[in-house]
Amino acid sequence: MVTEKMEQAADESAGPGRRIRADAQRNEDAVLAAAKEVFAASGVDAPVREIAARAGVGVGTLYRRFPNRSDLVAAVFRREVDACAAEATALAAHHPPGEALGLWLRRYTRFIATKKGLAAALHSGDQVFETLPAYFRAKFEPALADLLDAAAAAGEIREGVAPYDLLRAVGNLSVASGDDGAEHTERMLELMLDGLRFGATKPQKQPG
Amino acid sequence: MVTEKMEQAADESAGPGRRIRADAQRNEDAVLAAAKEVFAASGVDAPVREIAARAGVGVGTLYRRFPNRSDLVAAVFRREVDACAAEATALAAHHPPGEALGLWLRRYTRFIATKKGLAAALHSGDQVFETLPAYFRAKFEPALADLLDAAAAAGEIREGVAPYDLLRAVGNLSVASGDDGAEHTERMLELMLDGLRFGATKPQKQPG
DNA sequence: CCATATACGGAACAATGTTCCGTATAGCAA
DNA sequence: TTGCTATACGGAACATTGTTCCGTATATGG
Repeated sequence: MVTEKMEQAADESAGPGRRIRADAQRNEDAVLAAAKEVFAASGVDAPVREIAARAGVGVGTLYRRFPNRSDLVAAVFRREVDACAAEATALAAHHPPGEALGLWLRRYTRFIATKKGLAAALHSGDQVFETLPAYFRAKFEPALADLLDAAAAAGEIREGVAPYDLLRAVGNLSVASGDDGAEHTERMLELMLDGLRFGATKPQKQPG
Repeated sequence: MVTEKMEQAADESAGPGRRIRADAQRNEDAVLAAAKEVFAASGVDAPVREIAARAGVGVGTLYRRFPNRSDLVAAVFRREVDACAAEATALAAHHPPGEALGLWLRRYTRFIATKKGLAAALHSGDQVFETLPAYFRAKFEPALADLLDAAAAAGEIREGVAPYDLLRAVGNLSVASGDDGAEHTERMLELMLDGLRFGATKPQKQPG
């Protein structure tokens, strides 16, 4: 149908196919990487200036790509969701089903741990955030469903576990563990995994 | 035990019994009243300056009594909770049990309607807000329990309704109704009241 | 190598929470 | 009533943060 150049657009809604300048692309990546780190360290309320400084750009550059700070927060969130969801298939390809499930859930708790302050932002009423929960679910639910199905088919865990329930439960586990709660989260996650193994069709070693 | 003047303190933790100056008390009341109005109109994120202006005082005066804006938000909240809870007993004294229940729940929806933005603030991590949910429950649950018990004892509603469940349910009804949703809330509340009446020991007129 | 569309940096602006301090006054005693 | 002083007042000033602007720099196509 459409004939001419649509090569790199993919994001700019109305522009012709003009390719983005190389330095601009580098800066966008640097900003996203810096924001990811700063958000993880200080929560999503961290000042824009701090992110720009860490990325080595001026605030003007940052605002050129992300017209509001909420756009930046949302972009980082989506990018991290994508990365985490993508790891599900990668893990499934390189590990036995039960192990892949455990590894991914641990990865998922690390994802949640970097979301300090995001829960509050979600309820802030900002339009930009409205779509994030749906995005979260759309990416994670199928990813986890595949892992669960594979593990259940291999007889390593019980059948009939609802992916979204598990996402919420493990997410709450991670959030409930406070600052240095990484170990606590780990223990609770192990508990939950043992729970999944209980009722598996293939007999398991006793945990502990 | 303690012998001397404790008359008016009640709030200042370490001070001797020095009575608060009359103008200071007036200003505190004015600030609380102004804040209540402004919060109801613009949400709890309204600027401190706006509240001070409406109260007819300088920001310095406001900050003398409320060292942070969160202190002010919390104080207004508690004061409104107290007022709304107190109305439960007042209504119970002047109306038949079932009617008192309905009137109070309507009053309660109006209370909830003035809490725009508070839900987000609760999750902000501010220490001052941590105690508010417990305060809310401690005041409202017994108040509603009395109304429910009386109405059930009179056979006007069913038995066994959990007060806190109802508080949450009606609260969610009110929040879910958007800006001009007063009428919508009203209708949904009527529905819920009819639900309570269903299964009453004393036969009721059919709603409608 | 030039022309120019594109992008950059960071000063400047605006909004807002909070602090400071010179001035005013309520409450008390003589 | 008058005077004294602890208390309180008002609002300018400061600090932080989101956002805009614009003069300068540079990537890129010809």
